[in-house]
Amino acid sequence: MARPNVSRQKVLDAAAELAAAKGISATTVDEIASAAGVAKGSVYYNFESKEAMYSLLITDALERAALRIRAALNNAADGTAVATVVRAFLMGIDEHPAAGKVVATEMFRLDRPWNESLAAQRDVFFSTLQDALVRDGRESSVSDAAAVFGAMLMVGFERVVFSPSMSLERAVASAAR
Amino acid sequence: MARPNVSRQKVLDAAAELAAAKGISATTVDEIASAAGVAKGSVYYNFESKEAMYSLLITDALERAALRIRAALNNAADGTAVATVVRAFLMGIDEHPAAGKVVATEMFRLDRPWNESLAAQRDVFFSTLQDALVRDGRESSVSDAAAVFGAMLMVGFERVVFSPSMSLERAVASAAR
DNA sequence: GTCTATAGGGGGATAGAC
DNA sequence: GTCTATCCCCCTATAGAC
Repeated sequence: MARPNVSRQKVLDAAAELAAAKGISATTVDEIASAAGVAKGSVYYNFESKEAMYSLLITDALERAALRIRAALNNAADGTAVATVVRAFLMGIDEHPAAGKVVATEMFRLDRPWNESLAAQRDVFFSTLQDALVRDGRESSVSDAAAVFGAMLMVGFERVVFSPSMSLERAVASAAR
Repeated sequence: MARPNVSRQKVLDAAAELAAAKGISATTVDEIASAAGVAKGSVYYNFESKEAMYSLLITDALERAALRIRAALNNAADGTAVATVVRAFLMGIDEHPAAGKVVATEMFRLDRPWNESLAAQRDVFFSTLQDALVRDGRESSVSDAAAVFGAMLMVGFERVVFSPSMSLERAVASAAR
């Protein structure tokens, strides 16, 4: 990307922000265009369809999160694997909370166009968490991985949406325990 | 309710099931009517609007969950308050998983008609959890309550959607720890 | 109470000038 | 690349027969 398309990025940001507040289906392309400060035609110049746009948003967010977590885990000291994963995840939410919210709300849905890649990423997340639990010598069944995943998701949003004064380390401590 | 309206209940069930899979906005009244086996006119005979119907669904589900949890907590033995809350919550999801999924996905949204009552119920849940944490002699900051809430939500859905063989007590143990 | 038919509006998407 | 104008479908909601 030598010269990144600025309109395209403005559209993606507006789309993420709106969908985080109202959901994807309730967000219209007119709203996205207006919030991004471009005409609707420009949205369709940059993206094939609304659906393709949100598919991209979701898979990109998941991929970035997975990369970030894997990198952090490689350098984790003994006994801190889970905390390291949680910290990396929370930092990702800090960086792009809207995208995180969109992904989180789509997480439970089954009948969606982008569901396949989402389910695959969900599995990656869970097995990464199970690995981390094993490395820390903790219980590591599916339900334990699910518990940590849910905890870090909810703590992350509580922090971003309702309690911005909560420190990162306080959040990590609560979610990783 | 001497003679409960059967059509009305069929409509509500279908509406919950469809919205759990696709989200509320993506679910059409035509689909709801068809899945319930009634005409669209009958949907509007029983409910003022689609929005009113889902508002009812959500507030009812939250109220039932709150009642169930408060009752369970009253009878909890020392040191088992958190596990008791989690167990009551998971049993509620077992009973009506679709309604639980609808509520969970709406939990993060800010721009929705039913948001006010949802936010109020969210606060009730959090303070109930904080009480339980205190009673068990555990850390009880907002982030700790959020962690337990997220854990029980995610474990509940993991169990209902992907791992039905997971026992209730295994789920409770993972989410309450 | 339940149906069919239809009104009315808003949504995604495209065409074509600049 | 960005805009305006427009198409056309589908969605919510209503009217009115039975």
